[in-house]
Amino acid sequence: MSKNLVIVESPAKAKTIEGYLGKDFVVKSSFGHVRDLPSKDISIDIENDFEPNYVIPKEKKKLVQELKNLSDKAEIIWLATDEDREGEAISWHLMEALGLSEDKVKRIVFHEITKSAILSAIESPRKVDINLVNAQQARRILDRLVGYEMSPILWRKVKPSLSAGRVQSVAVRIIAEREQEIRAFTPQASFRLIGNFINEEGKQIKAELDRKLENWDVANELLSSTIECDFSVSEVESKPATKSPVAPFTTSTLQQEASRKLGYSVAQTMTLAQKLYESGKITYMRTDSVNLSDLALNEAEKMIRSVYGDKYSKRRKYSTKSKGAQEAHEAIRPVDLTLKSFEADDARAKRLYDLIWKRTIASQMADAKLERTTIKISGDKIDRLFVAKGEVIKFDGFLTLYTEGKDDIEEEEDGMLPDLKKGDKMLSEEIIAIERFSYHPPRYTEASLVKKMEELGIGRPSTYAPTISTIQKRGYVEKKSTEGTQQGFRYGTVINNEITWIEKTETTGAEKNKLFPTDIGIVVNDFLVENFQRILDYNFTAKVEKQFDEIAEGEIVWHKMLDEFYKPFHHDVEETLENSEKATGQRILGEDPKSGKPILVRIGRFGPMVQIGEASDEDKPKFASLREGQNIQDITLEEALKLFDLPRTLGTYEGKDVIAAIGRFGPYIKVLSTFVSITKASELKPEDITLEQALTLYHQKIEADSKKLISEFKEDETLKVLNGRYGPFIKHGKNNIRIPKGKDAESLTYEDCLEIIKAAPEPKRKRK
DNA sequence: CAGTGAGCGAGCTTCCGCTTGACTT
Repeated sequence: MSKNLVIVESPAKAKTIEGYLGKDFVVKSSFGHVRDLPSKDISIDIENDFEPNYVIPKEKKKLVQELKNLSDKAEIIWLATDEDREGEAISWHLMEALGLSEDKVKRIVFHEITKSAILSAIESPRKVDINLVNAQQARRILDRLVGYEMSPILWRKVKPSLSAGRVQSVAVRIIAEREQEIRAFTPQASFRLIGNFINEEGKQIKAELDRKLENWDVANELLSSTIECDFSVSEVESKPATKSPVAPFTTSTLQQEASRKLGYSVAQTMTLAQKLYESGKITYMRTDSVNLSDLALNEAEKMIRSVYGDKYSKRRKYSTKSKGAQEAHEAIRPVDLTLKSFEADDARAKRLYDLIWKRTIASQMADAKLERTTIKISGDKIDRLFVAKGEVIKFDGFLTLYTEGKDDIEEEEDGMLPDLKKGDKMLSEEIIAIERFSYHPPRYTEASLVKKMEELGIGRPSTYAPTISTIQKRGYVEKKSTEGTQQGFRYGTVINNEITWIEKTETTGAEKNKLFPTDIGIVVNDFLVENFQRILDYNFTAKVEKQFDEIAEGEIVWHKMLDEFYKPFHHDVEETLENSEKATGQRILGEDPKSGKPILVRIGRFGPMVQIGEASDEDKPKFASLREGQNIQDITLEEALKLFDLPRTLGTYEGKDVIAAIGRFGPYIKVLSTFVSITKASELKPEDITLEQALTLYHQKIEADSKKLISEFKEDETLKVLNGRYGPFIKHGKNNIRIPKGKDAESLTYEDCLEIIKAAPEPKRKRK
């Protein structure tokens, strides 16, 4: 048995480190935290200094037992969890869960997985820092209190199963408030003037008027003034400039750049990065550090000098700009910087690697040297200048490999300008005036939301992706694309001293994969902002983080900090439960022309809906759910009334009503007890489908279903062998069972089926 | 799988941060 047991957080890390240490060391992984508060209730004794009740989760029991067996036999246990608040807590929980005595334990830390870093860590062990552990406990307990006291309020005041928390609720607020800004935005028109000029030698240049013109009258007047106007170059100015590379990737910047350049979702990027990490291609992918190890710096320098030449190399150290950074790891970089590419079946992972490789190498390259030129052209009949800006790369430096993507719609690229001299006479070939409209602030993408969250210090590298998935799963936010709208604009030209104006149209405002708040998101956000201002404050996390730091420094006691937070918070909880109205986002649209009763839209138990009449009326009110794409804020009375046209009875078939409606899975018809989807391909709509058309669909389905059945058995009517989307399978009551490879579906007997069912794993009930 | 929305009351839902698989569709 080995004398030394080393415990790290990640199994991939354990494998690497075992290679660096001798045979006297066994390296194991804790797979993250080993104890936590149970999820069933709050599990904090608030009266008793917020004493937490930690448990070992079921799925961790086996692992903890294994670690305990190993640690009992080892002489020294090296706790090598990450050097941050969570890592320190994991070490402490390990001591508690494994029953380790302090004299057997040595706490070591390293920020990079290199042999020298690990050996030097072994040389300087320390004790577990209980202050830092307490800071983590305060963080954990505060999050539990906030989440588990606020969420139940939403169940009662808005809708069951909703959730609220320090991080997710602020993320939703960001999206909801951006939408408010967009709704409040009114586009402003202005006119841009662009001239195409040519000099006597035939050199052409495109230049824009130095400011936008506020309306058509002004634009038309200036355009008219360019008729028979003499133009000449009034100024030529050239200035040298430099561009520097950006820092290597952190989790957040990797997610942003993979979204901009490769179109990956935040979750996709993380899955691919995890694969690259596990196969040893990149360093750890959940990091907030931009630091590179000395080893990596040396390797980069050597590689750049030999492949690109000495003048392309520039050794750089970057420092983090984000406030909450804990920097327990390196930046995300290739493990082997000389590995430019590799064989792999996953093209998407390869593209992500390529991005990481280029970003890392570029970060160690020289500045690009540019020359920026501005040429100004004046005219004798106008008092404004036309300006052209150009940029010439004198030395490409890091740009040879990498340019960072941009979130905003980019202005036209500045290219090279012709060699013009001051005083050159310029002939105007064409002057154009284009009407432009200012554009509302852009909606967030998943990645730009992560960027914003990082700026506010909410969330951590390991939680950005899960948080974004949570707020979508709860139905607060949805990812959508919009087609944009037709926008008319005025377009004027002066050619051959003649002015013409025409009307043109273009499509503007198309958006891809943007985050939109839902009705529920908006109602929940309004409710929380009103009742829990302090938690929803954009700076709340930053403020408590400061206090966590003070706990870590030993300046304040953790449960006193919690007490000060909890008292007023809990008061708000009680107050809200007692006094606040149910939040429904209710809006009255008008009157039902048939009954004269009020029509209103609101959030119901099952989501947004329209209601005709009040609950207190003699007849029950009528209800209808909103359809996809409709929302409480801007549905019209007409649209709301249309929702009551369905379900429709088309007629009868074999004595039963045939019904057309729209359900959870789209439009359908119901004949006898069979549901048949109305597909888009059929070009039929539930609003006007006829009985005849419906019956045709029904018979087509019966026909198709008959081909589905491979065999059935008289012994058990609930058991059938069927052809499904994924090939043949056995249907037994509600359970679907796969047919093992090598068995022929058609020749299965009843006994064969029973055997397969017996051997099949228990079906897991998925929760919604 | 294609409904629901009152009220009664049971029993359920929920947080943030560390880590990977084991699942099915």
